[in-house]
Amino acid sequence: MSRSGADLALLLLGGFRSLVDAATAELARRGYEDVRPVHDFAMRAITAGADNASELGRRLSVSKQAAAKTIAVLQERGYVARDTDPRDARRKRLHVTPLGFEVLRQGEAVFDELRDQWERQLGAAELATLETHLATLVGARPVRLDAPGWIAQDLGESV
Amino acid sequence: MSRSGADLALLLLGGFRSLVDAATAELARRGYEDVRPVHDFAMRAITAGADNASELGRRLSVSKQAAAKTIAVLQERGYVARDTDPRDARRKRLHVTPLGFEVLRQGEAVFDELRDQWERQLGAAELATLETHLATLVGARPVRLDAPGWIAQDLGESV
DNA sequence: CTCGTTTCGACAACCTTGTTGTCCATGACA
DNA sequence: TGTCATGGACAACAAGGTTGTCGAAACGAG
Repeated sequence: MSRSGADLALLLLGGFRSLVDAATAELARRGYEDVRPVHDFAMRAITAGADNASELGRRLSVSKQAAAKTIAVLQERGYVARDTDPRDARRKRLHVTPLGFEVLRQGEAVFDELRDQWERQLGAAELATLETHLATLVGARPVRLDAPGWIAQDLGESV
Repeated sequence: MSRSGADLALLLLGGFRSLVDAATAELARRGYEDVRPVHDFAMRAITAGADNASELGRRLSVSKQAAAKTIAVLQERGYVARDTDPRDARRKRLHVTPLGFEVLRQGEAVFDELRDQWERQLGAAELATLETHLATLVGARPVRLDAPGWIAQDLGESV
C-alpha cells in the first residue's frame, strides 16, 4: 500500500509537531512558559557568537529588525542581557544569562526524553535507521525556523 | 551515535520543508503561483462538504472569520465560487471550481513525484518502513495546518 | 584631520494570518 | 408571534515578519 506523497509530508509534519508540542507543554509545566523555539534558536546563536542584533539577524536569516524584536523579548524575560561594548559604542553586546542557559539545558533534556520515549516504542535500531534515512533525504541543508506563518505560505500543495 | 532529541525534531521539520518547498516551487513553475497549503486544505474541506464559511472554520479548527478570509482569497483566484442558497438566505453555498480541482490534482501529482524520488533514493521497502514507523509515532492525530506562526509559537524548545 | 562610506541600532509604516467582539438578517421552534 | 441560534460581514487588535529611514559611531582614504 503505497502512501501518497502528501501523506508522507503530513507524517513528517505530524512527527515534528508531536515532539514540539509535547516539549512546549513540558517546558511550560516546568515553569518556563512562553518559551518559543525561536527563542531557543536565538539563544544558541548568541552563545555561538552572535553577540549583536545585526549578526543575530544574519545567522537566523532574518532582518536585523526582527532579530531586535526577538532580543527584546528575551531580554524582558531575563534570558539574555546586553551591555555596551567598550570598544565599539554602536554595539550592545549580547550574552545569555544563567537563567537563559538553564532554559536551554532543560529544553535539551525534554527533547531527549521524548526521543527516548520514541526509542522505547520503536526500538533503538529502528529509530536510528529512521534518523539516518531522514538525514539522507534532508541533506545538510540548514533549517530555518523563522518566517511566521511559513507553514501557510510555503506548504505549497496537497497536504 | 545517538542523536539528540532536538536533532530528531529538526530532521522531521527538515523533511517536511524539503517536500513542501519543492512542491510549492514546482506548482509555481506549472503556473499556480501563490498556492498555499492552507488553500489546498481548505479546498479539500469544501469538497468534503464544508460548503459555508462557518462550517469550513469548524473543520479547519479556525474561526469563521479566518475561514472567510481564506475563502475570499480562493474566490479571488477563481478556485472556489459561491452562490446563494435558495433554501437558506443566510448562507452562501461554496463549491470548488474546475480550476480549483485542477490545482488539487496537480498538487497531488507533484507530491507523489517527490515521494517517488525519495523512494528511488532509499528503496521502496525502506521508505515504507519509515512511513509505518512515523505513523506509529504520530498516531492518528489529525494535523492542523492553521495558526500563523505556530512554528514560532509552539516549537517549545531546543530545536 | 576631515570627509565619505559602512555598520549598528532604533523607529515607523505596513503586510499577513490569525483572534475577539459586535451586529444584522434569516431561520427554527415553542 | 416572540425568542434563540446561526451565517456572514465589519472593525479592532495581536504576533511575527518586512522595508525604509535616520542618527551615531567607526573606519579608511586622501
